[in-house]
Amino acid sequence: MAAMISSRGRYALRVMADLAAQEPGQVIPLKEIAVRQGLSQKYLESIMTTLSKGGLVEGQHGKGGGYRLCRRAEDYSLSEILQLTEGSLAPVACLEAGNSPCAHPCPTLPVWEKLERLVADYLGSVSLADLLPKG
Amino acid sequence: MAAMISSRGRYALRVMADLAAQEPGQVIPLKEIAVRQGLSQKYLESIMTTLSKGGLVEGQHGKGGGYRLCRRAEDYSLSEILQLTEGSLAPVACLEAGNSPCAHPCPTLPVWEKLERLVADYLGSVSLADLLPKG
DNA sequence: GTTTTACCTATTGACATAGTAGGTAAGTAT
DNA sequence: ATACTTACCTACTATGTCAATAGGTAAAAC
Repeated sequence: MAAMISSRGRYALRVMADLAAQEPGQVIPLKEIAVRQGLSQKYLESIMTTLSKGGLVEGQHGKGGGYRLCRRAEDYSLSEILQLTEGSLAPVACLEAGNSPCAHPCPTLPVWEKLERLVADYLGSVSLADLLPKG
Repeated sequence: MAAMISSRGRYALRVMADLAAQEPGQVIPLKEIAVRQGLSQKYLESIMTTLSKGGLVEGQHGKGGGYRLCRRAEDYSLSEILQLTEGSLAPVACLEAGNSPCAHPCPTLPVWEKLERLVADYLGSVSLADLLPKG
């Protein structure tokens, strides 16, 4: 039941896709995105902080301010967006950064490593632009 | 941070692999497995119940009893073991059985569906026998 | 009939998630 | 200058899941 990708990551993707659908370079207030996507603005704020600190979006204060992408939509992979917002895409805890590796001759380790690579490769091959309508 | 595979699933794999390493057909008391694997016997019990009800292992009561596999190790895929013990391998909540699907024109849905297939295919291609030493 | 084992029903503590609440700081418009 | 708008920051809370414990009952062997 522990879904691999939580709401946090899915929301991040939706926000990024929403930004990608706007006029390039234009800043969009979060309020507008929250309404359009039907998500809590307050909760989105914490996600935007992560995206901003991670260098994926750029925030602009004050009236007329908002957020905008830093690159073209094609140049974002879903992998990096999710990795940043989820913290890790490791399929098991023992592969997460900072966690102690499990007992040494672990017969399942190669399976998890391969699975992790598989997922990372796929999500790395899909770009934000692929999420856009008629894209 | 939400690891795809929890301890429950990883333990299940270890128990199954432990059983697969024994003489075929022989019943092994859970206590022995718990000691060998360094896991809590009580916690393993709840996992064994799932495996037993799911028809993956067979329990035998009383002295000299224990658990044994129902098939050859090659005939178990990691996918079915994990699916049973984890409840689901869906990467996102909206793909889990019984959950309401998300808003209809969801641009990310195809990504999750493909990811789910990818994971299921890989874990379906690895058998319990592949986890055994020198196998 | 005692022992050994699987099996069943709670309960608990720790932690993560999703979301809320109420602010401060920065920048724009008037 | 001041008011307003927006990003950004800190803290809190409710809920749920996970991992594990506790204490039993039922079946089978000896």
